This record gives sequence, C-alpha cells and structure tokens, in this order.
Amino acid sequence: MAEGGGPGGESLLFLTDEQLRKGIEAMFFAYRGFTADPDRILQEYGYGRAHHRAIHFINRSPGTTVNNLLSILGVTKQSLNRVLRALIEDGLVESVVGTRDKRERHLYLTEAGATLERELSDAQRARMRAAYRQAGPEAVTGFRTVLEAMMDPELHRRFVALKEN
Amino acid sequence: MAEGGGPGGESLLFLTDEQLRKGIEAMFFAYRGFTADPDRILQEYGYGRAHHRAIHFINRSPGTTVNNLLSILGVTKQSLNRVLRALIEDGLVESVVGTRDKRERHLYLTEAGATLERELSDAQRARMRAAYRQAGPEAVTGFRTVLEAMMDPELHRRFVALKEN
DNA sequence: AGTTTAAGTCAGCCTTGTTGACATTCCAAG
DNA sequence: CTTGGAATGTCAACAAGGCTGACTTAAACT
Repeated sequence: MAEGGGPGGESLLFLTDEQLRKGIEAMFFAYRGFTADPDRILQEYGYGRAHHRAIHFINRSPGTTVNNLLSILGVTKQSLNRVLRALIEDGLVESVVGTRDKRERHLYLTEAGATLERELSDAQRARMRAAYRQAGPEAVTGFRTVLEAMMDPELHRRFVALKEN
Repeated sequence: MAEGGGPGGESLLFLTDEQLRKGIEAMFFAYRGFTADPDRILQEYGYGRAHHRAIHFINRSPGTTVNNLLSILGVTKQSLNRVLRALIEDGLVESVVGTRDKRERHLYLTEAGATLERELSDAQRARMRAAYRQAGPEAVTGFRTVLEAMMDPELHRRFVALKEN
C-alpha cells in the first residue's frame, strides 16, 4: 500500500500513507471549522444544516424545481420536503406553480429568506476569505484542484455545471 | 463585501465573493466524496460515521483515554459512549482500566477492529491518493495549507499536535 | 385512455447529536 | 482518614435529519 519515494523515480512523497492520513484528518477538522459559523447562526433560528443547504442552493439558482434541488442535495424528497415545508411556513421560501409545466414548483427566497441567506453566507465567506488570504492565491488554486478531484464524477459534473450558471 | 481586483493593488481576484462561493460549494461536494466510500463499507457492518471516527482515532493513538477522544471528536460523552459500547460489545475495541490512574479507560483496537480500520482507511486513502495524484504535489501543498487555515484555532492546535505523534 | 412524472404526505425507523440526573470509582488535598 | 472533585459510565428523554414504503393528486406525455 505504501508508496513512498522509492528507488523508482520522481518524488512521490506526497502520496505516502502518512501524507494521505494527514490529508484525511485535515479534511475532518477543516470541515468542522467550515460549518461552525453557520451552525451557530442557524441554531438561533431553530434551523439546521439541512435548511442552510436548501437556502443556499435556492439562492444560487432562483426558480429551481424541487427535483432539481433533490438531485443536487442528494437526499430523499421526504427529507427535503420536511425542510422546505418549514421554510415555506416560516415565510423564507416561496413555492410557485410552474407556468409551462404546472406539476413543477419553482422555489424562490423571500425577502426574509434572502436576509438569512446573506447572514449565513457572510459568516461562511468571512471564514473562507480569512483562510484564502492567509494561504495565498497559489494555495487556493491547489485547494480547489484537489477538492474537485475528490468529488464523485457525477457530483463533479454537477459542480462544473453550477459554475457556469 | 466584494473584494475584487480593485484599483488598490495586487490581484486579489481569488478573494471575490464569487470565488469564495465556489470554494464553499467545492467543500460541500468534495466532503460527500470524501465520506462516500467508508459510508458504503460501514453500512455493511451496521455502523455509521461516528463509529468510523472513533475507530480512526483509536487506531491512530492506541491507548488513548475516553476524555482524550471526546475532545478530539467534539461530541458529548453520552454520544461517544453509545458508539464505544457497540464497538466493545462487538469485539472491535478493547477498554483497559488504567494502571497509573484506574479511573481512566485506555482504548485499543482488537484484531477485528484493526481489520475493519484497514478496510475503511484503505478505501478512503484510495480516493485521496487518486485525487492527490491527479492534482499533483503543488496542489496538495496548497490544499493542506488552506484546510489548516480554515480550522478553528483550537482544532488547528490539536491537529498540529496530532501530526507530531 | 392509460402511463409516467412531479410533488406532497403519512407513518415509522435509525443514527447521532443534545440535556439532565445520578452512581461509581478513586486520586489527592486537607 | 475523610472528603472533594475528577473521570467514567449509565439511564432517560428528546430532536434533527437521514432513510424506506405506501399512497394521493395533478399534469403531461404517448
């Protein structure tokens, strides 16, 4: 399994089990930091990460359909429905019957929803910005490159599609 | 909020809200990939991510105490206890009363536990290795730099301490 | 007309987190 | 030696947020 800088060739030290384990643990700890700030804010409103994710992607693709959201989030419709129902009842999300296809519901953030979205993403971006600034542009490029290579191919396809939106 | 390459100075394009948002979404999608393989294996054994985390850190620091593990994992003792109890009952983890301080329990993986640990970390490392190889050594350095900058200071301290173990 | 699709709903289950209360054990300080 | 506090464990109850399965409604497609 180990893959250290053997006699063979170019330094592949970055692929040793030890290096890989450090990367794995870094992902674990960093993800905790990544979600910490929004989690604190959400708690004040009685929401969880699931609500955050829904709000994020509705803000990002206003008018998206429920099915669309389902495939991006990778959860069941029952799970998403519970979250959406709360957000709609609380007046943060609006559900609009489709005009072309009346079976579809198009989702939009209300003013209140957009306000919460801004609060959440401001906090998360602040953390990200600090990390990016501290690490520098080259590190950021590498960061993004590795993250993209780590995604499931299907999710990466989706991610790339999102970018060009 | 936006911070684009203003008139001021060196290109800070990598700090625009748009770039930050892409980074946030990349973290979200990449973390899914990161946990996907172990999750599949765990399901076969009727375990969840919480069990994986416990097994990982016990393997990494054999003989660690429960309190130690608690502060690394960041959960309550009740939560961890439920997980540990299952692992001990199933014969994957051994709990040894401390010799110096008999209140403490030192945790070790059994043979069976080490086997599962290997299966899990082989899968996770394979994903990591593929991503690292695809991205290249420089990207990996940047990846690690940004992740470390993203951690809470307290967690980063812990992470650094773990490395030199 | 019949089938498929989008969405929603109800019921129930599991994992994994949380609090709070309480028992046990045992080190260490008075 | 006694007592206070620390480390551990356990019980009970609860919540979020996943899941499956079954079923309805409405609209669209064929």
